Amino acid sequence: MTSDLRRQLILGAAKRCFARHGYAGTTTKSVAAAAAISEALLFKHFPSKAALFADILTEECEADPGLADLREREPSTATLVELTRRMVQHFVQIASIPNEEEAQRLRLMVTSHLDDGEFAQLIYAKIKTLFAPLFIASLERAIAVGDAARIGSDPLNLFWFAHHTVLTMAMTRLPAIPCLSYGNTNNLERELCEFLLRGLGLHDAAIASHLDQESSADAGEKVIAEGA
Amino acid sequence: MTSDLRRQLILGAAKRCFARHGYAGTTTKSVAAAAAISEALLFKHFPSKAALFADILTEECEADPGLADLREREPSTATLVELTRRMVQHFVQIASIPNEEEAQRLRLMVTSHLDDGEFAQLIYAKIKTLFAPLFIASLERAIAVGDAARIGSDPLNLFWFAHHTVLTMAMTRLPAIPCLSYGNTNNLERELCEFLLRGLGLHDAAIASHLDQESSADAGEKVIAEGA
DNA sequence: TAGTTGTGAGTAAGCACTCACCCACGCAGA
DNA sequence: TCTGCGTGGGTGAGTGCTTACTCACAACTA
Repeated sequence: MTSDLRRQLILGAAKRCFARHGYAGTTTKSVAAAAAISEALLFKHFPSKAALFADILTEECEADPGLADLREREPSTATLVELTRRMVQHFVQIASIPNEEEAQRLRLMVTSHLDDGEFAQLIYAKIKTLFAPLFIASLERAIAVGDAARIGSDPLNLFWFAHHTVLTMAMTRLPAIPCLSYGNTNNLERELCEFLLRGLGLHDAAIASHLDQESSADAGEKVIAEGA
Repeated sequence: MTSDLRRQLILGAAKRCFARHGYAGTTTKSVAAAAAISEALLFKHFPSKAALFADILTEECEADPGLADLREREPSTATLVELTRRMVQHFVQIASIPNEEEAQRLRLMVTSHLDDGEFAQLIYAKIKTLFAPLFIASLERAIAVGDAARIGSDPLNLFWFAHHTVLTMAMTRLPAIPCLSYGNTNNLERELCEFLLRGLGLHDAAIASHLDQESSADAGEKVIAEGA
């Protein structure tokens, strides 16, 4: 077993533990057990529990949130709808298909808000640089072509409001017994998209036409992350 | 010092500790210190750390979320707008004015989502019985009088979507250094209200007229809780 | 033989929780 | 009025166990 591979195995096991039980609730013993090694070996690879946790957060920060295909699109109403749809899809999927990796990211993200918020701040900054420009340009474009109403709000705030809605939705579905039941998952996705796009100022006609035409266009594509 | 008063003092101190550091991160020693008593006395009042935590959650569950005045209103567009406005106001205030008590509730609520979600489930159930009926009736009424579009979504889901948006917004402002900056607080309140009401299907004219007329009507009223 | 991967058996500190005991107060009996 | 004593709020100094972390040493490979 090479040192690098072992390190990755430990990081994976630790991520699962920290995401599930939080920093204080996780013991180095349990991480070692999850990685099927001795505690002593764990401390050969990481100088301390805190350093191990910090490394996990750093790795999560640097992870590619994907959606590269989307980022190369031209700003348009269709792009705005697709951005929203993919974000909603991503967060809905965290709970509905067994997406352990993404559930962990969400847990770490939420935990950070209860702590100093540093990790969350970094993730938000990353999402912002990757997606906000295209989102805002698309919204502007939608307004220009008459698909959306011009409203007084800061478009960046609107971007975050949409993100907030789906984040909490996903959060309510983290426990084994979800805190809320929204009914059918397909409906949920659609209802969320419509709610958010209406909130952004899109006209009902534009929403309906774009959601209908795109609803199954690239359903099989991989949606990796909006940052949590 | 009577036993009952001491018990309340311990509960208050413990609530602060648990909200700030989570269950695993809180030590009985630190709770005792926060309550300015010995650990031994703490265990005279509560049989275990777990029981103390359970009592805190029970107490928080039973707390009156207030807004009784609102619950007695007639269903109408105005009521819908006011419900939304007060909810938004409540969550904005958690961060903007030093509202330690409500910040603690939010922390406990969020923590529960990362755990088994039981506490969150109870709070959601309480919010639902208290506010959802009036919310839904008001939305129906708004549609009937032409203030809102009839949309396919389950109105209860819409209710939760609105709640989700402001919950995460408040969450981002829990850390000493907020994870996100939304600019001016007054604008934030207004932007959130408009975003949510548009999302519910209200027409811009109805939103504008109702938000403008009510914007400072009862600004001084106490907004206690939407449950988190 | 030298270096790397790996571990069992520790260590000191910290944890939830307990116990013997202090002290102030109320009150019955001499 | 004093004395003795029960009662309830309160604590210092523990208990055994768990924690993060260490170290001497084994096993394997180059």
